[in-house]
Amino acid sequence: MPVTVLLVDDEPLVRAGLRAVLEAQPDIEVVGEAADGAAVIPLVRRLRPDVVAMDVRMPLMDGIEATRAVLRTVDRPPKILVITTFENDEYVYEALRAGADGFLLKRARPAEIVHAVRLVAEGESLLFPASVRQLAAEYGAGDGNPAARAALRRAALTEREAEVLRLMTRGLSNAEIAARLVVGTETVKSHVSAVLSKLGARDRTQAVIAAYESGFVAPG
Amino acid sequence: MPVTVLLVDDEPLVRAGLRAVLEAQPDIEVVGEAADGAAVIPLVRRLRPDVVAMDVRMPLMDGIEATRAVLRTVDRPPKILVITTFENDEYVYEALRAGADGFLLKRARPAEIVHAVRLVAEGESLLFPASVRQLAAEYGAGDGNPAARAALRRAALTEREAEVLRLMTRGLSNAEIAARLVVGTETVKSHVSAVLSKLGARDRTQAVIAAYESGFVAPG
DNA sequence: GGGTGTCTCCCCCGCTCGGGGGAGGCTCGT
DNA sequence: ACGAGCCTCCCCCGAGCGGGGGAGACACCC
Repeated sequence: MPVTVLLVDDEPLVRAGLRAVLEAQPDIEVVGEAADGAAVIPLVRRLRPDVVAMDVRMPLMDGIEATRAVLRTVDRPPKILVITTFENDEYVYEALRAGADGFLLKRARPAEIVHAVRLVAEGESLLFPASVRQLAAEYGAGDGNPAARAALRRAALTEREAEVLRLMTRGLSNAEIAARLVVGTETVKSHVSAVLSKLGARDRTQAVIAAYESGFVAPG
Repeated sequence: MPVTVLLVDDEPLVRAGLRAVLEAQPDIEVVGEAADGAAVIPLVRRLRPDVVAMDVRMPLMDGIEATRAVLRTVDRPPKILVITTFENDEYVYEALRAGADGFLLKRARPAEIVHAVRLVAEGESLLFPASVRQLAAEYGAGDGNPAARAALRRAALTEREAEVLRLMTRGLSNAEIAARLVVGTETVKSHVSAVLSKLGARDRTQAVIAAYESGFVAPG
């Protein structure tokens, strides 16, 4: 049976584009559309889509609120794929925190869009999109050069968080990181939580994967 | 017949601890102790232990030198298990390059210590730090090509374990892996435990790190 | 036939992890 | 002086994770 998708975006053009791209696939079926997050709940209840592709920025109810609402009120909720125009949109991270399963850039190529829908439908999370890559690339070797430090300041992760992430990628537990940094485990937990949240990772394993996938750390 | 072990550490306390832990096992016997690497060679010649548990940092001759010396001058040399306080101690990698068969953290739990001794005694390597690289390089892209499959057969990981590790590197939880493979979570736990054991990893995060570091999976 | 290895599933148990809160002190820029 | 951001530490709590056992079914090889 095909993957069923509900489109939620205030721009009809975007909806049409998504529909065209997705309907071109034999195994994907667009079963409905909505122009605002406020209309999502009843539609989800009625259509029971596998995936909801939802814009973050919408007039009445934004994608974050809508995501929370769906996950809170619907049992066996659909997978939620957040659509956004800009990478590093702070809304994206909020949406992921709210329980979204992945996000999608409007300017992504059709093949990537299709891929994203299939992935979340299968239950995998799209946590490590291209944006993380660019973001984390700024950290570079990130040892002591001033440019990297400056980048750290304006980027998502704080210096401390980046340091904690680095230790996570070396396989250290929270207690070990605490000992290494000479702080309490509670402090480490705070930083780890911040890292997970900012990377859209569910646990430290996914964060480490993101670190490798983004170039934050490199094998070898 | 029991596994015979020679302890080499400059701290008597550590030796006592190791002895206590290991002697508690019916199949492990501590046959001697030394306080420095310089004393190892004659002891190995006389006692012919199966395993030498050796500290890296010692006053006169460190564990690396001692490892090289033993492997160079003794025929049918014992397995060498490097003991260290810190992970990512550069000495550890050097020791493994020098020919050590595994490494052991001083803060490891007794069960882990026992496990490590048994593993190296059986000829298996505790691979997590460095040498996974060579082993797992054989898996390559490892999709369907016959050579990779053949490698899987003779290598440490079974096909199922390799598949589970692959899913672990995609950030899936045990429950998600179980759903994907259409088996019970208990089954997945068994495979995950086997993977952790074979890779010498303490948790799934370290296993994923090993997978990246070894080339089992590649970023991007 | 018997052994070996793999895959499957089960029990119990303890611990780490991560989320949910909150809070105080610090530096910095305005 | 004030707020913003960061680092630090604290509480409670549930869930997932990992260890240590064991066990049955099956295929393969000697």
